[in-house]
Amino acid sequence: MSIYSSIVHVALQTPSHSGVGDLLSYASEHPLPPGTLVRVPLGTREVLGVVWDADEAPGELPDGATLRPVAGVLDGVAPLDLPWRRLVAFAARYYQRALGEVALAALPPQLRDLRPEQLARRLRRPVKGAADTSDTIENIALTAEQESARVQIAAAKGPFLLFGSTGSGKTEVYLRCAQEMLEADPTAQALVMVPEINLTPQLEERFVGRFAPRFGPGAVVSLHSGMTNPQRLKSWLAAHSGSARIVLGTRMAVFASLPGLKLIVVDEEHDPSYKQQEGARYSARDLAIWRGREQGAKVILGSATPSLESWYASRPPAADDPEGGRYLRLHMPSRIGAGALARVRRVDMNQQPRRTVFSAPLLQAITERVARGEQSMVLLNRRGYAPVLHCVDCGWKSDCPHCSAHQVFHKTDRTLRCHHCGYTVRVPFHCPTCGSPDIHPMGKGTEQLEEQLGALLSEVLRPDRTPARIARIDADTTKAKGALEAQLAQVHSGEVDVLVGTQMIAKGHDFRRITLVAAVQPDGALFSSDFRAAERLFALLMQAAGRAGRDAAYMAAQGTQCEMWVQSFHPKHAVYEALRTHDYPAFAAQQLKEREEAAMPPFAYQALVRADARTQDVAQRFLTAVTAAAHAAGLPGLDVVTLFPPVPLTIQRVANVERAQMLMESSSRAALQRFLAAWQPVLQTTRSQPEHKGLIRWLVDVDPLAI
DNA sequence: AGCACGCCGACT
DNA sequence: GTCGGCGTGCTC
Repeated sequence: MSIYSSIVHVALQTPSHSGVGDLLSYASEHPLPPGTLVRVPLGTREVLGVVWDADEAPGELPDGATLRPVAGVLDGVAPLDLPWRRLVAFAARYYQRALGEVALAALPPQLRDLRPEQLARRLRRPVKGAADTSDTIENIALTAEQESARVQIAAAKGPFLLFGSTGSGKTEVYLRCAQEMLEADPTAQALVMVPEINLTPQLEERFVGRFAPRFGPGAVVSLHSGMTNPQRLKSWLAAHSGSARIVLGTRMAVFASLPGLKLIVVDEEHDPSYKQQEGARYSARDLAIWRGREQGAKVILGSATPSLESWYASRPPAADDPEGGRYLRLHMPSRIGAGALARVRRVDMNQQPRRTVFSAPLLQAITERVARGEQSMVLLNRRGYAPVLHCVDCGWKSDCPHCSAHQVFHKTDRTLRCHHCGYTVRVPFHCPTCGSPDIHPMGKGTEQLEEQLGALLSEVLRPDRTPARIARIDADTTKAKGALEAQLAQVHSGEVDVLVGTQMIAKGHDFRRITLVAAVQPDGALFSSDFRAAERLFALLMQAAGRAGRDAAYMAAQGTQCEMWVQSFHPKHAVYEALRTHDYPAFAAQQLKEREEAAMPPFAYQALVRADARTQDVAQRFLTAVTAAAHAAGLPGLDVVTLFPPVPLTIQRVANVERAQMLMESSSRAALQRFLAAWQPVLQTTRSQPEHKGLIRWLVDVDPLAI
């Protein structure tokens, strides 16, 4: 008689489509409740696993095999609760990944390496938190709009789309809703997500300042990939044990274990970084909606330029649509303590001399602001000096040898760098093909804008008679840890007159003295093959415009009006028209009409299968084969799912890997899901056939952001 | 995916 | 004679 009386089915980080079942079975001395963290032997290794619901999918044991025993139980950590396991199971199913892969990716990485004794030691360590004495215990009075939003959120079930202009005080609404929720129930927890790590410190400061005095120093924790592993483990444990009342984080935080979850906030919900782009390609915003519904937590999505999906889902009932959308839309149009919305100035670049970078009126406007001691911000979504180097004599271009993309010219360190694979060479003095010295940069990047602006403003003086100062912020200048903070501080202190940068400066930062924002070359996105390009451009420009005139008192004292400049060859384009009137609803209505006519999201659901191989032919043949196999097998859902032929990706080759993809589209999300689920094993068996030997990998992207 | 085992080339 | 190249196959 064995001492192993129980069998447990355990989720492990088994490769996504390796043929190994989702759950592996082990013998255990005692029955272990679902959600228990265990260490189990796997081959020669010992790995972390989560005991899963026995009835979900009992692991099938090959004939004659015997069960190996569980190696250890992490009994210092309470089992993960059913809502968490259901969330993970749903995400795995919906995004077509292995259960164990999603489960283990949702846990802090350090949990994987710690042996039970080490973890026990970690748990015994006293939790120390600096006693924060910022005494902002008084509630700030809400405006009528904020109060109305607060009341509706308290009264209705949601989900809510908080549609508020930049500066309308959305954060204060989040704070107040969280506060009420947490005060009413001592075990309640709130999850607040932001798109980027860069934005968490300022938000954290605000939440800590507000909640540490009320709920104690350990009440607010952060969860994002910029943290060290021990920090992440600590925050995760605090959330899991319920000692943390508020979790602030990026998309990964949607998987945090929060037994008392009562409120989820997704700030800037339209932001593309909520969609994970590797591994399980989940949308943290969409999972937040699902989790809120399942776990009985209210969900607030906030944005000044909502995604068309959320906008459509929050449409109010109408005569021909008595139901309306599933979300409740709350509108906060006014800016608080901020000046009027930026006046939008469009420069028709067709009227400017060829190759103009800064049109005369824009330069004039910037010059005047420098002279008055005001700040300007110039946006260009392309880092480096020039996107490509070009030989006048033979036509050579600085193409990356490993990718179907140009190497970007970086003047600062005299390199040509591929932004896709990282391949870097020194800038040649002569054309590598014909030897001509006549090689020139083509197009503009932020480095070049900085340089040109320096030359153009060299004679311009600030009010204190010192020369104008220009700074650049992009991924290149902020690589070092703390560099971004240091650079932002320079802007805030007024040391900088003109700030040049990529979209990273358009997001969230509260620059008090910027009165002019300019997009010098935004047209690229207008005629992109990506159907969401216009939506993204509009959001970016609106967000950028929102950076200007944040401080009404300052604006009044200066007696100036803030401006958003757009230089365009298509100044009458619908995107710029809507921007001019700050009319997101009009823009959304126009876009939704187009989407409906073309049967695109949110009126249709999409998924992609991508195949990577050494040659494009192998990649495409795989996709053709799985399409044929799907039709041959008559898979369920196929009658309402359209499969499009394989095509190369826009950037066809990256790091010598050829990439192809095919699109699936359906008016029924359920049918698309049914089809994908049935297709998964077909993809797997096809891949293992000898004629598809050259295939490196395949992956499914459900609800892709770009096609 | 790891991590074994396994069977062929240039080194102490 | 060994270190190590990555091809094939398994993990309850």
